[in-house]
Amino acid sequence: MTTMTTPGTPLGGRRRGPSMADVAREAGVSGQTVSRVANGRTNVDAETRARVLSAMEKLGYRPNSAARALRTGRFRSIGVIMFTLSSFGNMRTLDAIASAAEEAGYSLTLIPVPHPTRGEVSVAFDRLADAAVDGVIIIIEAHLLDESDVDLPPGLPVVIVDSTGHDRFSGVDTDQAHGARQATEHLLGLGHATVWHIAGPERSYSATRRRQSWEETLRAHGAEVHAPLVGDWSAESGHELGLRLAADPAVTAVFAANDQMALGVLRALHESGRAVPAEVSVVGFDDMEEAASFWPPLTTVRQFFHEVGRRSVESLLHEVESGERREPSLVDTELVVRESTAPPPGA
Amino acid sequence: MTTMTTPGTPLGGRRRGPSMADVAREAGVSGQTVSRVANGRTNVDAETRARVLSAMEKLGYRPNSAARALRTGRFRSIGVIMFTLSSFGNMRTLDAIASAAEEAGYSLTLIPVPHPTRGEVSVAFDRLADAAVDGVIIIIEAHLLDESDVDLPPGLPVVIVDSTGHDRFSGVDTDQAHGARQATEHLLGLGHATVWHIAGPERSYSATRRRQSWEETLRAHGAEVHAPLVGDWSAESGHELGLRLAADPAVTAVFAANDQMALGVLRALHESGRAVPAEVSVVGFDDMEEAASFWPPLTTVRQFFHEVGRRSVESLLHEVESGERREPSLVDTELVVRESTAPPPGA
DNA sequence: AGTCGCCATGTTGACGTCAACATCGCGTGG
DNA sequence: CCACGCGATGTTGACGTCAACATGGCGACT
Repeated sequence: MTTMTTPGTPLGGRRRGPSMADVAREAGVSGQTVSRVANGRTNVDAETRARVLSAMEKLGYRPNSAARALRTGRFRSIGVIMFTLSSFGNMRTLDAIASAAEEAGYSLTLIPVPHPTRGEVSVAFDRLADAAVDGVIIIIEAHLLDESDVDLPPGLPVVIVDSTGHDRFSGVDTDQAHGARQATEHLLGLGHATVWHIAGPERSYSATRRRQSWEETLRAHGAEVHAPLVGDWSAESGHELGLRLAADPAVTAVFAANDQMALGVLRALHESGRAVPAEVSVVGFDDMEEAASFWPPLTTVRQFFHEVGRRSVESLLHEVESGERREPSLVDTELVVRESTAPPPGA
Repeated sequence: MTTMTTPGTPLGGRRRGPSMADVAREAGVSGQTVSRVANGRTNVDAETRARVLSAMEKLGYRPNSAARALRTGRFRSIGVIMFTLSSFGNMRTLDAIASAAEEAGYSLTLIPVPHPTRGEVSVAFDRLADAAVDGVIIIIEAHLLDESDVDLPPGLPVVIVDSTGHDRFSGVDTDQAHGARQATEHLLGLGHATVWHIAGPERSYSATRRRQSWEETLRAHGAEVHAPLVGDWSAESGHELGLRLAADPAVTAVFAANDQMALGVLRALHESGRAVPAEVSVVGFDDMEEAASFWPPLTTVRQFFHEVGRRSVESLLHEVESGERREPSLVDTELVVRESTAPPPGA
């Protein structure tokens, strides 16, 4: 395998840019003064600063982040570990993380995990060890962390999103229980005798907490509890399960653990000729963009992904910079009532 | 502003890991030999290698990527510039880029652009200049590149995704024109006299090419061309525009430039009491996960985002490693026929 | 008037790695 | 029996930056 690289130039054909020394020479000052200007130190004479700045401009100087990182031990970068085929919610969270990181002057290093298996997660952590990050935000079900004998680089700050409280790390989570209660009570309040539930996969903590809270709410109101049907978050699974529910005339209210599955339920109900919301009411979870355009527009529990992302970065950077861990924090939810819910028939 | 940092330890409380020198001492060899083992060079005695390896293990040695990057001039990282609130398609592409990059041993640095304005894009490029990447993949409408006086670091390999051919860079794109033709001809082939179009925003090249191709196809078949309605990719805009179309009894076939807008059209049609597909047929573009669960399941043009991402990384790394630019490449599309299309009423 | 202290600036060295070159030992062929 | 070559390993220095310390000048206060 031959390359076109000349021995003297390590970069495949691309020469390195000018360094501090070049700028220093151009401006007639020492390298240290250039460093001070580049880092915005105050103890530089205004006139000198201007001269350095114009020298930088002229030469097109860019600080070398590798050298800086080597010297300071800081990378000014946050690692994010998440599943590859990520859900809509994760993407929104990632989005918010990106904005918050950028605002703080950090860049983002993505460390995808192709498959949510124990081994893959370990691999991701191995990659992480050699990655240039100051801290990590993990958006992965924490049970995988428990199972895998991952050893994160010791002392690396970690924040876990949307997972169970894990005593080794600090976390940020949506108040799943509250959201599920809002959904369930909305339906009960409309007059439905009880509420059926389509849950997310068992291994998901979010799914588990939504299911538990739904069940508790039902019991608290003395409503009958039917076994939840378990889907995999996909619209397709919601459709399958929805078909079963649609076949049972007793079903008048369904709470799906996310909007995608709710969409599948809606489709199943249409196919089975059961009117929504006249005969059956449906509530989702997430409030994805499209939910307002489902047919009928979906009543759902809104999550504030942006807030989750923002707080994650805040907690992480706090730990990176001060060494202190933040308390776990809970983000609220909000019920958004649209047109997929109504009182039960005959009410 | 006091920190807890001790003068001797640059990392806020977190000590650096062991270095090559430590491993070398432990294994009783020179640092260079450790380096050779770490980089998988062959000219190391098997027994020596084993000794070094176990010393690494024992000490928990991790190569310092900053030092390596400083020395070699390579970061083994790919930068991705994209809009913050990215579309479903971009996410899928990002996903594929992540997998491909990981496979090649590169990490991903995300450089989000909060708002698609000229200024913001420039800012992103500024950030990029000091970011530690070997090349960049840009997933942004290229017209912004033309407008903004961006100066990328000279010699930085760049690949542009889903945008017009830009002579300065190589690109990877989906064959938008072919996809739009497939959609239009499908509808025409069903017997519709013509096809109405809900286009994406004017500034989007993808939207423009889909619109042009739709128009050309119509003309090629001698069908009447009605002015396209222009949306903003959102389901909400599809709904608004769909309401107008629904009010016109002459409309029997609609081609929306993406699935979200198609979803809005579906809703508008339901609200207006026009049956799909009995009275009006609808085709989308993208084939997002949920499209199969719309009501009715949406006929749409599938894009292979994974392939787009894979090829982008391939082109970029080829340029990074060899210095040669790859030819632009086009990714195919596929028509997925579901239940939202049928012959026009009375056919 | 002398001393102290502060500000702007310069000098030195080390962060961890790896390329280039140097060295050493052993086997082979003349 | 010696020259030569090759493989394994060691030594040196430089990548670009910044912290720590050094220097030098000038004003303020005793």
